[in-house]
Amino acid sequence: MRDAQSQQLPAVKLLEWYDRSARLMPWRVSPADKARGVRPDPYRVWMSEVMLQQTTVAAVTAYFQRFTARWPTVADLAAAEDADVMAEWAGLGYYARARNLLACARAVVRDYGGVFPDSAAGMRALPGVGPYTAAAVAAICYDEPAVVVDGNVERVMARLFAVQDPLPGAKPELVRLAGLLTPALRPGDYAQAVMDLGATICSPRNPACGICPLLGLCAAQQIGIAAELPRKIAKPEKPVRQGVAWVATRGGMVLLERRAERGLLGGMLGFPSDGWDGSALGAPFAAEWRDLGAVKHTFTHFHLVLQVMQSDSDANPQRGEFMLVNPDDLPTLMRKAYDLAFPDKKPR
DNA sequence: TATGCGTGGAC
DNA sequence: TGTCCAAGCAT
Repeated sequence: MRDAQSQQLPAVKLLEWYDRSARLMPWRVSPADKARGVRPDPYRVWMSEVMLQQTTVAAVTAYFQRFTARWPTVADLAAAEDADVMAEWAGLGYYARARNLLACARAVVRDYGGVFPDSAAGMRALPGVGPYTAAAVAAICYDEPAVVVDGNVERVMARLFAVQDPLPGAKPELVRLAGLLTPALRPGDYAQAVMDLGATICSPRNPACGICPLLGLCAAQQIGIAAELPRKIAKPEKPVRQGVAWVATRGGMVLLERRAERGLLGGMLGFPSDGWDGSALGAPFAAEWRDLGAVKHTFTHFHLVLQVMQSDSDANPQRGEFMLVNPDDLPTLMRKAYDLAFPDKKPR
């Protein structure tokens, strides 16, 4: 087997390509600054990596700018109110990340004097930091040759070595191959190069093999199956759930409740609702509820049709609290219900 | 190892 | 319209 020892050529080609075409992102240090000895800020790199978990660069950028403007250091973030962080995260999804982000910032301040651990092993012990994020921060910030494996790396390795076994079973083999390619020099730039390649040229559909820096080295391209890899086990189809949301208005206020820390939209504000998330509590008070129609929303594992009921009664609610809310602070599902009740307000 | 957990964009 | 998919982690 040719891959019995480390392979240097792909990393060389990828770094050459990265030096030509690296994309500017607000959490990256420009090549010019790096030449002057500027190091990436672990706080910013960590935050970007958490936001980028299962989320595109396009979706993350504005959130990253707002978070770092409002909380410029890990100590600032650690001192933030939970509700402010959850509100700022609203719309980005996977809300456990926001809770872990805050828990991690507080752990860094409390246990490490406000300085992030300078190794992948140290990072890995922090809340919300898994194998990928720990390796990425260590490689980018500390030049540790950690093996960085995300969805992009899996795809690039599967194609480069024509791995035909389907995911997730093929994962250990793809990690092994990624380890063979990881260079001792510039491991952070290398990791970002592979991910940039996966996000642009070596894309899931219609990979641009003709302009790929690894053209000629790629086994899948040579046998004409690059676009078919990586193979994946078929996912079960999503069931449809139904529910009701109760939008009670009073003056400019709406009735909201803080959702449970764990589970769907955990820790976020939402309208009292039932029938779709395990709850079945009924209306927050007896009143004449107007049927505003339904909103549709799709979560990771089910479709939701949520009937929206609205009332202006001044009855005493048994759940929730009337609040003035910025609709941008609501998770998208709840924002959809809000927009049905207040069609005049501008969408974000 | 399998499942739960958001959202918006591409096709 | 529907389906797939993204720089994963916790349990």
